[in-house]
Amino acid sequence: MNTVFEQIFEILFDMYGPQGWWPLLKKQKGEILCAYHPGNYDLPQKKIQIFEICLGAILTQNTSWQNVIKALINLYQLDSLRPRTIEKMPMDDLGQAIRPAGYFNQKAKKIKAFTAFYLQLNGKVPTRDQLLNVWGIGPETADSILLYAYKVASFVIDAYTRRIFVNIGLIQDHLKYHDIKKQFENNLKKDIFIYQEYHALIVTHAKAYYSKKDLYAKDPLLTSAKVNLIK
DNA sequence: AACCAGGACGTGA
DNA sequence: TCACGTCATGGT
Repeated sequence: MNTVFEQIFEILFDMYGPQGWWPLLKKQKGEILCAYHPGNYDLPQKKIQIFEICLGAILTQNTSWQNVIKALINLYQLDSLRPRTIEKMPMDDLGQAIRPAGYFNQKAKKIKAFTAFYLQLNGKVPTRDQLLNVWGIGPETADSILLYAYKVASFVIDAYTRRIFVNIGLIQDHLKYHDIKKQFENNLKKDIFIYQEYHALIVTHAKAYYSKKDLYAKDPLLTSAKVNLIK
């Protein structure tokens, strides 16, 4: 028997299809753009893409992805989407480059701190605790880095996840990050494909039904036969 | 013109 | 532990 969490995954996957996370910069006809890669689970390929995902995870903290893209492209244009360059980049320059992503003073510090940590890793896969000990990396950013940059099955919880699953009555509002994370992980197969797509699907679904309060009640998950059956 | 974005940290109680 | 203020740009 499938768990409710598995059933909701299938409903969302049927609704939206593969999401192709984490989006990566790519050159196309001399233009730099940021693209999803639905159905391709072999990314990131290069070490530089791992680093790019880590910076994106920091830059997108409480910030729309469109603003993050501008910051990433700025860094790329400056040939600064690389750890060695960022390491010796003046804080002011770094801050100006990532300015469109907001909180640019804090995020410049966070990126500096992460870059030092990343270089010291020397290519090894970081543990979750190691990531959490880096200034500026909290639980969601750590899990995003693990799941999308390093393909470690660590489920990502964000504000959307809480909003959706409280609304459909599957989690209580007072639960903290770790508790919600365990709810998902205890009810899902430990599978990179599922973890990656599930979080991405949650974000896509939330953008459609949870941007404004008056939309919450129109979430199709509320009227889904399968969900109501289990509840 | 408020309100919110794929959060995290510092502070005081 | 926990609620609350702060950080900041850009789109709706």
